[in-house]
Amino acid sequence: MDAFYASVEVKEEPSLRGKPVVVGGTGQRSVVASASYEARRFGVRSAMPSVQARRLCPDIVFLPANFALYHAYSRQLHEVLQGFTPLVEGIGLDEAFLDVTGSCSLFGPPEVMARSIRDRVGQEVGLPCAVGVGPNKLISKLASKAAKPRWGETGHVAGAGIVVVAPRDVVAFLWPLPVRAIWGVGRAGAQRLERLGVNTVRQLAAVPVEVLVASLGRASGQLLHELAWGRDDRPVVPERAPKSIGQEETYPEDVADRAELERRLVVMSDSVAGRLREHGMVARTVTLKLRYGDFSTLTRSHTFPSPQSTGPAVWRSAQALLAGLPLRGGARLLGVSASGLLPVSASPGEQLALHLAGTGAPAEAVAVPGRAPGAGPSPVSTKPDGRGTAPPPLSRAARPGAWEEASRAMDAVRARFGSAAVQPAGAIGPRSGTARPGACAPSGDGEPA
DNA sequence: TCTGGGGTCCTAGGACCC
DNA sequence: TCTGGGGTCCTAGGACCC
Repeated sequence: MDAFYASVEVKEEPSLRGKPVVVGGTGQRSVVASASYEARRFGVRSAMPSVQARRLCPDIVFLPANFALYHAYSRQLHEVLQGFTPLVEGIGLDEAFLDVTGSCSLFGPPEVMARSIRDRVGQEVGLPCAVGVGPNKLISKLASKAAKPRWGETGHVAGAGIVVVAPRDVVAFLWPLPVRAIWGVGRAGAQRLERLGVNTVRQLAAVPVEVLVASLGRASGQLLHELAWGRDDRPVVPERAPKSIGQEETYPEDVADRAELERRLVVMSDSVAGRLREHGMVARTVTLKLRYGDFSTLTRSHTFPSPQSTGPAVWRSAQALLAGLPLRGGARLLGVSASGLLPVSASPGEQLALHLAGTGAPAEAVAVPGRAPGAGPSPVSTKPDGRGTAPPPLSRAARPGAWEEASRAMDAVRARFGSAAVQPAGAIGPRSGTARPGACAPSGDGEPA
C-alpha cells in the first residue's frame, strides 16, 4: 500500500486530500510513522524525528496513530487478497506476498491478475496500492517498489502501479540497483559491502560467496550471493504463528525513579500477558529491555521452568530482571517481551508443575487453560534451572491456578467493558493511596485481590 | 536530524548432555 | 582427571523490516 497510515487517514477525512499529512507523535522523542506523498515532497520520511519533519514543513498536518483503524483496513485488504490465492503472507499491516502460481488458470496471467488485484483493492478498500510481479519474493518486492509513485526532481511522478518482471529480465532489472535496495541489506550491511568495493547489485554478484560469508556471516553471505543473481527460493508462508509478543515505551524524559518504572512494568506485563492469552499462547521466556539516556540498551531474559501467560508471572520475572540492572541517569525506554511461545494446547498441564512444586496442592484444584479441570496429575517437570536470574518463588499462600482464574476473569470483564475496566493494583502509584508499588500485584500475599 | 514500536532472524559464547 | 565431538538450550546483542 502507498503511505498506508497516512492514506487511511486521508480517506477517513477527505478534507486532508492534497495536504502534507503525517501520522506520528508530536513529542520531542516522537518519530514519523507514515508520511503522505505531499509530505514527502518536503523531504519528510517515515522514521524521521517529528521535530525535524515540522522543521522541514511547518504547515504539515500531524495526526496521532489509530492502529485499531489501520488493523481494520488491513483485514479488509487481506480479504481481497485471499480472493486470489490462499497463499498470502502478510508483512506488517500493509504489504503481502501472494504466491499465485496456482491461480493463473482462474484469474489469467500475472499481469492481468495484478490489474484485477489493484482495481479491487481500490474499489473495496478505497486505497491506492502498488503491485509487483516476479518469479520470486525478492523480485516481486523490488518490482512493487518500482511501481510506487514518488516525488522526483520535477514533482510528482505517478507510479506505474504495476510492474512485471519476467524471468528473462531479472538480471537486467536487478543489477543496476544499489545493494541497499535488496531486502535485508540495511545501513550496516551496505557499509560492509562498500568496504569490499561493492555498491551495486552487479558488483555484488561478482563477489565470491566465501568473501561475502567472511564479511557478513554465514546466513547473510550465502543468501546475498543468491539474491544478487536473482535467485530466491524462499516460499510464501501464510499465517505464521507469532514468535514473540512485547510492549515497550519511550518516555518524554528519562525516568530514574525505580518504583515508577516498576509500576510501568506491571502495566506492560499485564498487557503483554493479555495479548498472549488472546493468541491462545503461553510463553517460555520473558525479556526486559532498558535503554538509557545515551541510547545504550541492555536486555536481560529469564526462561520459566514451565510456560506462563498471566500478568503476575510476566511481571514478577520482569521486575526481578530490572532489579539486577543499574538505572544510572534513568531509563529512556523500558520494555517487556514474551518469547518461546507455544499454543496452550501444546503445553499440557505443564503449568501445574510450578504450582505443585511449591504447594503440594492437589492437581484437581488447578484450572489451566487448555486443560480440563480435574484431569488429574500431570508429569511434574524435574528440569533443574540453575541459570539466569530466577524470579522470586511464587508466594506461598497463592492457591494453585488462582492467577490463571483471575486472568480469565479480567479478560472477560475487559471483553465486555473495555480494556480500562480492570487494572492491576500494582500499577497504581503512591498518590492514589497505595504505599507500596505492586502491593496487590504479583508480589502480593497470595490470592488475587 | 538526538534516533518509535511492533516484530523477525542471526551470531556467538557458555552450560550441559551423551 | 591433562580430555573429543555433536547437539541442544539459554542469554545477550545487533541488524533489519514496516
